[in-house]
Amino acid sequence: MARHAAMEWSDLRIFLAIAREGTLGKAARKLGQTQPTMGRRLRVLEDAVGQALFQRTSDGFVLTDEGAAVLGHAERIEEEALAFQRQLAGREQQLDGDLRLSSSDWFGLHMLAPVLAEFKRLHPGVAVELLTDSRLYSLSRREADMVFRIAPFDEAEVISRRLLHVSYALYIRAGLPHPRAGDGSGASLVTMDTAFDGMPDVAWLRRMLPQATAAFRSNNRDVQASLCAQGVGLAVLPRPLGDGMAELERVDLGEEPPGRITWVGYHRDLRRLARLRALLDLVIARLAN
Amino acid sequence: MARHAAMEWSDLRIFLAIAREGTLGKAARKLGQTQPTMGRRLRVLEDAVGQALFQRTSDGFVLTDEGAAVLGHAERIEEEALAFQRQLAGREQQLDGDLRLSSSDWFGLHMLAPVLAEFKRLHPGVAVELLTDSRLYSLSRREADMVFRIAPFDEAEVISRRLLHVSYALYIRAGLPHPRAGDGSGASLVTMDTAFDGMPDVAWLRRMLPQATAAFRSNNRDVQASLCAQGVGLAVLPRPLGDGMAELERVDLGEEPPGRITWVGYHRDLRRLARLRALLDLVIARLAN
DNA sequence: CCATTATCATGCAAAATTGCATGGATTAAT
DNA sequence: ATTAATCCATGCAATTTTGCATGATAATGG
Repeated sequence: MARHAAMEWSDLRIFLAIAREGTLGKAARKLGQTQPTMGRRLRVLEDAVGQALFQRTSDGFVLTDEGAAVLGHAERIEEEALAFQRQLAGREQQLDGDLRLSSSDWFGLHMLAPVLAEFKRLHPGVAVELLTDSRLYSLSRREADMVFRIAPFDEAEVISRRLLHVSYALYIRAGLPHPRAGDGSGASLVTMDTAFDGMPDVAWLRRMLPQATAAFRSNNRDVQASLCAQGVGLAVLPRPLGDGMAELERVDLGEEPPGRITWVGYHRDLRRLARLRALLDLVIARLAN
Repeated sequence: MARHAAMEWSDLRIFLAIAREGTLGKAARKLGQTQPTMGRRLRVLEDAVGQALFQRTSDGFVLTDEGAAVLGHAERIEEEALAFQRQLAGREQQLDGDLRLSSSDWFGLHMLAPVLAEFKRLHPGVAVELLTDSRLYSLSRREADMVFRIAPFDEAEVISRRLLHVSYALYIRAGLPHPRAGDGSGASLVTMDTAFDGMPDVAWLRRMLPQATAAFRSNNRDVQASLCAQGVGLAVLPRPLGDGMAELERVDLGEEPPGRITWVGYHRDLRRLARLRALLDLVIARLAN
């Protein structure tokens, strides 16, 4: 029945990695193996199925028609394998192991960090890892176990929970003159980078201080706060961040900037994972409002 | 991110085999490996997922709750892996390789064998294997590439084709006295075994010769024919089988026994497999009516 | 145009995996 | 009760797989 040698399912993982990365070296790094191994395993796989899966072109490995035709199967296998692992991880009842979180930078630093410190005292066996990266980590691939962000999650397999409402305020370096609402001429602004121009607080600022000029942009709220504290300009910041900085002073323009709701999400399969549950409960007790 | 060591997808195949077979030894035989390897790979898998998948009971390995919970994932992975291989096999254009067929015993011997002999002369590179087993081989699992049987296939993924109508007749050892229709007292019968009592030719026989007694039963038409030829009793046989035996004589009761339609089926994914196509064309040319 | 930096293939030694043989433990049968 | 048959675990040797180092080739950039 087996035509040649039996196909190794593990080699499908290598097939997928090469298909995605395009070269043996990158695929090897992705899987924590070496380039010669990738090349050899791929050859074994191609022998087993009796067909070339990739074309060796001058710029890397590109799928042949045959390879492209079966890519979908390999992808579905990967999904099932990930689900297999997630579902088992979700049943772990011990309070130790790893826990990987993802949030925005300021939220991680000013909101999460104190809670995580307390959590570490309560459950020293859990190794918590917090990633304040702007890229989105996948809950499905288990790149993160718990994600904090300012929009609810729409994937069906993710459990999404409203955590808290965060108020924002306009700040300036203490002692500097405050601008007038509706004007803002002469004032300079520290704002999110252009990719975030559609955000409500940016619109509010433009409306309240139409004459102000953009002095500095950053995707990092802490960087914005720091520049604001050094007198570079006005900044709309989350109050948990701004109120805690002695060098900053709140500016009242008669109308509050819009607030935001922060959501927390985790994969359905992990809902009974004891250490995730424990952290979630603590986060809710300390932060929810 | 990886909790312990990364899970090997190939170990899922071992997990499946143990779940199905119940013991390491049987699972090993199924996969062409050894019992110690099965035990060791399973341990590695359980370490990787951090959970016991089987309970070691006195009568074999039985799934724990955790193992049962993820069995479905492993099964779907297997399906995708089989589809992966089938789809690639279906693209093979060379006229060599293996081809595995399945049919009933008499059909294989009297109808298929001559065609297969011719096919072998035309395409000596193809290794044909014919299984005349009563058990049903799975086209999905590729236990067989082409199946001949007397009912159409209902799975959506199987291409089913009406091959030919086979006439049946009542036979007796040449020279022995023929029974009379509607009676049959004193006559003895050679029929299919009891599992086949619902078949049309058995009903026909009971109606035409109600007084005859069942002398011998077998699930094998060739065995029936042989006993009939030795004078044990009357038998309803496919005419391609009965007419070719000199020791047999057709008995005319004024009404023909019901015939049957033979169907040929193969998996959609293999429809472009050159060697399958070639054999199918020859079979149709020689047998279809 | 040469230097640099990628890429993949291959020889070789180290490491990991496998199979074989065996032992112990349990169940079934005589 | 004793034999026979399974089944799993483990030590050990043989095989296989892997990683490292190197070389060959091609694209890239100064």
